[in-house]
Parts: sequence; structure tokens; C-alpha cells
Amino acid sequence: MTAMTATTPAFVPFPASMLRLVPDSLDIAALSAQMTVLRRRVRGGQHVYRAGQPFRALFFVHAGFLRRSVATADGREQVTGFPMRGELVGVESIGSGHYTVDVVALDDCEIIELPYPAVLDACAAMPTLQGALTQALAQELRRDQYWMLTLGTLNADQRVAAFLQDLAARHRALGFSASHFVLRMSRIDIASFLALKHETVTRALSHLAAAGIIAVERREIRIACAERLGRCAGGAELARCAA
Amino acid sequence: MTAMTATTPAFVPFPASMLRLVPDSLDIAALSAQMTVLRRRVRGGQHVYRAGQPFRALFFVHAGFLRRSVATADGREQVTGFPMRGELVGVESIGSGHYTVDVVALDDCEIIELPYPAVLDACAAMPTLQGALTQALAQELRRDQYWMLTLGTLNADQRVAAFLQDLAARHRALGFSASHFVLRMSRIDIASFLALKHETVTRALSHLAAAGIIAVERREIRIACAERLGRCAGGAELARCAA
DNA sequence: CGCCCCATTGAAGTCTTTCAACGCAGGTGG
DNA sequence: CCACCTGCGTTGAAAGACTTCAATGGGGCG
Repeated sequence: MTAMTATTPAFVPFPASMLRLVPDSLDIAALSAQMTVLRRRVRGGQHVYRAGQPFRALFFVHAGFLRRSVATADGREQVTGFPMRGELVGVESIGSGHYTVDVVALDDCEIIELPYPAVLDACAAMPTLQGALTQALAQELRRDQYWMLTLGTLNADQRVAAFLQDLAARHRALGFSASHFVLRMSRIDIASFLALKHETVTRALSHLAAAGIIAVERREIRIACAERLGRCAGGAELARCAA
Repeated sequence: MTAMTATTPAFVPFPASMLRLVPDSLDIAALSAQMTVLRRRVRGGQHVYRAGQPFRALFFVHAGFLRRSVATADGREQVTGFPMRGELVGVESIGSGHYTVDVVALDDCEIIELPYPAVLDACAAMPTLQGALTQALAQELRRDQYWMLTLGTLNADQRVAAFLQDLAARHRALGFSASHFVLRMSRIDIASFLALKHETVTRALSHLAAAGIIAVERREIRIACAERLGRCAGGAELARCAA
């Protein structure tokens, strides 16, 4: 039960390059002018924080991929998202006193720790920063509701298509290829997120591949036709996809 | 396409009684000291706001029950929650420029309209208010993630049990009976929220009733054994419930 | 009074899950 | 260096859960 399962933290000046990475999220550059931030490396498999630990800071993802999950006392677990570069982690725990979810690094990550008291001070001194934080929270709410819609109205193949489409869009937003990328998470993680079983995820990927929409080789994904993928995710081309 | 499908709005002084109703939500009483609020009555079936309308205000529910839902262009729809007295509605649309969901009154409601620019001014003048708003947003995030967990890990009977349990707890928090209440929403609404079909919801209610855990008569619910209901929702007593 | 929507229940059908087996890749230790 | 082991991914077949289709009854509203 170590406090933070991460490697050597160190105080560093804040990288200016980050500004462009958060178009509609928090204005981290402005924040860095107000407070001292803490950079940390987290190796794949290690926790950024665990549910139950005292809430102390928000985390800005500077590099890498993470998995966020909630669990219950009776052993049920649900992946609720896969934060990546440019996203703010920990906001769901504000006001609860302790972290309410687990956040684990899927690969080696670099994260910026923002002690929450300092965030509050900075917000008080800088109204636009406060507004940006509020917007980041609201955007997170919209995203959750989008996924509730997706999980509630689409079948297995469509959900997987929507998942890939979302991943592609987020890769593009970061300057990566939207048509060729590597899944950082296991089939089991994807299945939990999409409320399916891992075999079903595998089958859905096989269906999409058989339809010529994507190419799959273990965790390597190549999107052959983004438009057809989008139609699958939207519900239109479903019948054809499943065949 | 009327701007707001509601009955005659009117400026009113803010009711002090509301203070106790929002223990961990926004401190509305403090807000009322800072700004002029607008009270509105909304009849059952009418919209508080519609997706796509320009975002102008948040709404505090003073009385009544509402349904919040998201929809897509291709006709899919998902109920994302049932706000009731003491809750803040509209926060999911902050920063988006327009409302992103539909909010409909399930019965006659009384809501307090809080123009967003005035909310921002009040927050700037009152740091604790800003903190309360942030906490309300974070709490909403936690709630969404709780439902993702519920929908992702429980079967139909368990989901319905969890839904009833949640409703009971919220009724109790408002001073209503937690063991005897009336569902304000249709089976179809419940089904959409729980990612099921309405027949399945009906069957689940019948199962719970057959097990002696609840009594159902159309929309009237009587909880015979809250403890067993909780075990159903938690996953333990599932086998017995389903039988 | 009649209509329509909501709720309920049964039976058949479909989709996802469960169970099982197999191959592959990476890490460990002999 | 290779054997082994373990976890991940894939696929098939059977089972199960939920959905779909259909029919009926009740209640509210015009």
C-alpha cells in the first residue's frame, strides 16, 4: 500500500510545448505560470493513484496512455476510460476527499502533478483558468454521456467500431496517424470498457477485418476505410459489417 | 421550435428553505444573495431545454421530476438520468455553446433558472460558490461512472434492483418514504436508462415481486425488504432473485 | 365513449456469453 | 540457448440471457 507507485518525482519547469496539446481542456501553460508543478514518470503497469488514497492532486498527461477503472467491494470492475496525452486525470475525485477510481499506466507515461490546493489558488488568481477547469469537467461529463449512449444503443460490432473510431480521432488530434495505430490496452480492457466479454471483442474485430474495413494483427490496427467504419459505429452499415 | 417550452416565468425572491435540500450540491442560498434568479413552472411533458438550443442558464430543480436524454441524428436515444429536487441541471452543457441533451419534466416541476453569466459573476465574487459548482460537476461525473459500472457488470434483474435502490435512497434524502413511492417515468424510460427493453424491465420487476422483495402495481412501488433488494443490486442474491 | 399509450405476459428468435481448445509471444530459469 | 511457463488473442460449439413479435387488459384523456 505504497502512497504512489511511481518512479522518482522531480520538480521541473513547465514545458511550453504543452500549450497546443490542450485545445479545449485546461490551459496548463497559464497554470504553470501560477504554480510549481511536479513532473513524474510512471512505468507501464504502475498506478498513478488508487481508489481510496487521499485526494491531493490532479494529473495532466504529458505522454503515454492510461486506464481508468472503478471497482466494487464484491469484485466487480469497470473500465471507464483511457486517458491520453493532453487530458486531465483525477477530476472525478474532486470534493470526495479520496480518489474514487484507479488510474494505471498502460505504457511508460509522463505526467504532471498539480497539487489541488495550488490549483485552487491559481484558479482564484486567474478567472480564465477556473473557467477552463469547469469546462474540462463539463466536457468529461459529455463524453461519459456519449459512451452511455453508445453502450446503450449499439450492438457488439458497432461498439467496437465506435471505439476504434474514437481512438482514431484522438490519435489524429495529437498529430498521430488516425489510420494506423497500436492498441495500448488488452482485449480484456476494451471488453470491460464496452460492457462486453473479451472473446466478443475479438470476434467483432474479426468481423470488421473480414468486411475489409480494418486490418488487425494482435494490437496493431489499420483502418482501411474510415467512412465505412463510421457508418458501422453510427448504426447504418451494421448488417453488412456483421456479415 | 419555441425557445423554451415552459409556462410563464417570473422573477421571485429565492426560497430559503432550499438550503437544506442541497447538502453536497451547489450552495444555492448563497447564490441567491448574489444574483437575481428566475423561477419557472414546467408542466409534465414539457421541455426545460432541448439539445441544440443556445446555452444560457443552469437550472436548479426546486420541485418535480425530470428526464435527461441524449439523441443522435440517426434516431438513437438514451436516457442518461432522472434529476429531481435539489439537483442542478444543465451543467453538462457548460462550455459547449448550446445544450447537448434534452431535459423534460416528468410531472409538474418548479425550477430556478440561473443565467450562466450571472453564475460566473457570482462565482468570481464568491470563491466558495465556485468550489461548490466544481464539486457538483465532479459528483455528477462520479455518478455517471457508477452507472457505467452498474450497466457494465450487472444483469437485467440486478440493474432494475439497483435502479430501485437508487431511487429509494434519493427519496429518503429528500424526506420522502424510501419504501413506498411512485415511479414518475415509464417502463420505456427506465429501459432506456438501464440499456434494456421495456418488456425486460417489466419482467425484472415481476421477478423481484415474485421473490417477495418488492410489490409492484403499475407505477407504484413498495419495497418489502430493502436489505434483499440491496443484495440483488450488489450481485450476491442474484440467483434467488432471478428465480 | 372511444382511442391511444402504457404495462404485462408468452413464445420464438437472436445475440452474447460461457466453456473449451489452441497458437503465439515474451519472460524466466535451467 | 533453449525449454518452459504464463498471459493474451483467436476460434468453435453449446448454453443462456435478452430481445423481438404478438396478444391482451387497464387507465387516462379528448
